Amino acid sequence: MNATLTSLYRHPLLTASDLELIAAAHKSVSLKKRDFILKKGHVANAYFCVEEGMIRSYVYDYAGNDITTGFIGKDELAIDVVSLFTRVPSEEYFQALTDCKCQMIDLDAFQQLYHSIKGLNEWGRAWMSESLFALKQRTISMITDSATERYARLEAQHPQILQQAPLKYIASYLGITDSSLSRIRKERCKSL
Amino acid sequence: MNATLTSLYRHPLLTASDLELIAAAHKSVSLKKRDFILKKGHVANAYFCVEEGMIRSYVYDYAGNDITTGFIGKDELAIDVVSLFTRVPSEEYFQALTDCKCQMIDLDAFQQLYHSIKGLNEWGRAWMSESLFALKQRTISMITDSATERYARLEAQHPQILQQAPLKYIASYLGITDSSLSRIRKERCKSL
DNA sequence: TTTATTTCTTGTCCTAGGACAAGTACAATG
DNA sequence: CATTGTACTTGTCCTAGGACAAGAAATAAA
Repeated sequence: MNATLTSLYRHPLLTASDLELIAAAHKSVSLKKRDFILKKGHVANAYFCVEEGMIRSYVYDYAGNDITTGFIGKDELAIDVVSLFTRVPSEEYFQALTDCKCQMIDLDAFQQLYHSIKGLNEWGRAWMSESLFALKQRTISMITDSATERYARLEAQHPQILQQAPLKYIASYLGITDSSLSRIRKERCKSL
Repeated sequence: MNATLTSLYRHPLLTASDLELIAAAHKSVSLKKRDFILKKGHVANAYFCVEEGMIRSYVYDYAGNDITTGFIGKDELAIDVVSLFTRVPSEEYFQALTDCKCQMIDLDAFQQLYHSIKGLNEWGRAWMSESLFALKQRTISMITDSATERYARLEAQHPQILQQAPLKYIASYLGITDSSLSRIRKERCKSL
């Protein structure tokens, strides 16, 4: 049984046989570094469960700066919920930051699962509310914490990101310039 | 038929008779200014549809500062999704900013509706993905926009907030101090 | 009315982090 | 091999917005 899917779809209402159905509905896909799984302006028609590698989501701000909105690593879901389920064009780009292995499922297959597996909608609700929660935490952190604190937090909570992503993307994710991040890291070293 | 509920539960899969069932499951409640509908540490067991007035959600940061996380106005939902559906203590406070009239529904009643009305889960998914989207926009705005721009955006998009909320709450919502907000508003006036 | 309490403004001074530009160190590609 | 990027660091100088403190002005409470 696929470990990534088992981890991602872990939920009290999903049985082992549900998991098999779920796994059967996913397709294994490989992505090469820089491949896009979704671009701004297109309507999403699938989502991706990351088994290996990392995907980055980003937007351009009014001044044309590339702003990283998220990093999706192992055992996480790369998805634009709004675009996929309400069939509107995405506002974001989703691009492989490294070569990746993913389990992909398209909307049709998902809808079928959704109707045949009772617990899946509870699972979906749980997943979304966790995402909402995580995003809320991030927003609060952007307001109340200094850049140094935000960096420390990221380092503590998501060390894999620091290993896989170039600093400039991490900088924009933290809401600072890459120069500032560089200086913050220099300070961090001194204090060790 | 209650206008707030009609507006809130508007969805292609919800029929007029669904709406009647939904409305019947809600209870009308009045809140007085400063009443709490949820406090940090408590598990939510209902949510509130605002008909009149405004509710504010907030947290305290590490330094004890009161940080506004959201304003919920007319025809919007005051809810801690995570707490309500996953039965964990809330991280936030939800307090009436003004006297309010609300339609309230508790978890039990909601679950019953949820199982008896087919379209309700699609509605919920749509609602959540919209919330996720709005929050994402806010996070990006915190990163890419200046305080002045964030204020201008709030003024354009949610003028009711400016009318109903004290500036200090708006300031913390925008991620600045009330002094700064005051100065921003002064500048704004000059340029008119 | 008088006294508090909260809301908002304003002043002075200071700092985190931006803008821009130059320099180093690897990788990738012809 | 030379070359063109891409990633990262560092320097100088500058500005948005914070900290703190002291008024006004408006609400509420006594």
